[in-house]
Amino acid sequence: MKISQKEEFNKALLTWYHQEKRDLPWRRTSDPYYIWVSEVMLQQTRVDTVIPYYEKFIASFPTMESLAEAEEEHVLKHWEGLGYYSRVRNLQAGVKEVVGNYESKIPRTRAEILNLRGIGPYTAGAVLSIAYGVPEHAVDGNVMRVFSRLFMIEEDIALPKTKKVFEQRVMDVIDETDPSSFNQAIMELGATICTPNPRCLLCPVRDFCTAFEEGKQEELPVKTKKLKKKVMTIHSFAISEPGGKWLLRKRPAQGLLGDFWEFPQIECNPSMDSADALKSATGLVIEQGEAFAQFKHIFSHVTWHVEGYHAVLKDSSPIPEGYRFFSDEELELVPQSKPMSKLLMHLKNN
DNA sequence: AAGACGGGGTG
DNA sequence: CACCCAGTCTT
Repeated sequence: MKISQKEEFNKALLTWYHQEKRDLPWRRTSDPYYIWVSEVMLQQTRVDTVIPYYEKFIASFPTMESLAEAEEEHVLKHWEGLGYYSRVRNLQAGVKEVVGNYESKIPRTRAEILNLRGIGPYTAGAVLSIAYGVPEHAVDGNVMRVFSRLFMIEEDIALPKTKKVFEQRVMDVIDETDPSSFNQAIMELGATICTPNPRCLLCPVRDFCTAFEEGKQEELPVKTKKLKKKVMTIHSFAISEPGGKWLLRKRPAQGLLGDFWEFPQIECNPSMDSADALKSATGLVIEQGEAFAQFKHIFSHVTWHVEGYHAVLKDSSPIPEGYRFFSDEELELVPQSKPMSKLLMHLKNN
């Protein structure tokens, strides 16, 4: 989208929002304290989960004074099951600051409100814009997803510094006449339409979306995956031909063990018979499989539990593209993974 | 910049 | 089961 289209964009966005927005409890109030409570509850938590908690919390602590004076244990009880319990401890601490230092008036500037416990860049912007109508950015994961597509921003949203790019872009586009609706509309869009798997045909602003124009909406946002430890169970099939040759396949050039040769293998699905799984994954049809080896192999970020099966290929089985037979001599000449050579060693020794 | 913090929904 | 999600604080 071009910045010059700002006015048409905001008209389309806000019209859609006013028509389609969900009726949520915190959208029926303009009390800054209630907005604050809702925004804290909504951090990392779904709307449907929050609603009953919000109702009960507001009923029990209807004013900032009542929350400030309450026992922490009592407050915590109202958060039970919501998770991230430091949120509510920080909320109460922040409310105490407002009651004690700001005459129970939540500050109206980003710099001041950011000093409050539990209020970070997102919540600051959300409260300022929604409760006070101040044109401030409120950038969360949804906003980054939506804007990355609208403007084809391809920077990695997993990097903290990238958020500044989005905050600046929001400030360029935000509707100064109704910042509250603008911020909520972007988040509503991200929650209902511009989801990870976007439903572009329903989108009120797809005509402004650069990613949609170029068919790249599925590729955005760019987010490097955290390398979490992964554990997989792999079934490898040592399939031999009557002549004594082994059936191997080459791994993809890219990624782990690129271009290495290995036994046909599948990620083990416990609910499925191994031979059936092999057939559906590779097309190979085997007569039978007999377990002959089992070991663990650890790569940098993934642990394989390898189970080897000695199997006989059915006469009628197809040999898929990328598979070929190797004699023992030929095998010496091609690269193979550690799990592969371990299995081979096992076979030779037995 | 990376890790901790909870729980629930989803493919 | 891995991954995602309306973030903030600590290290």
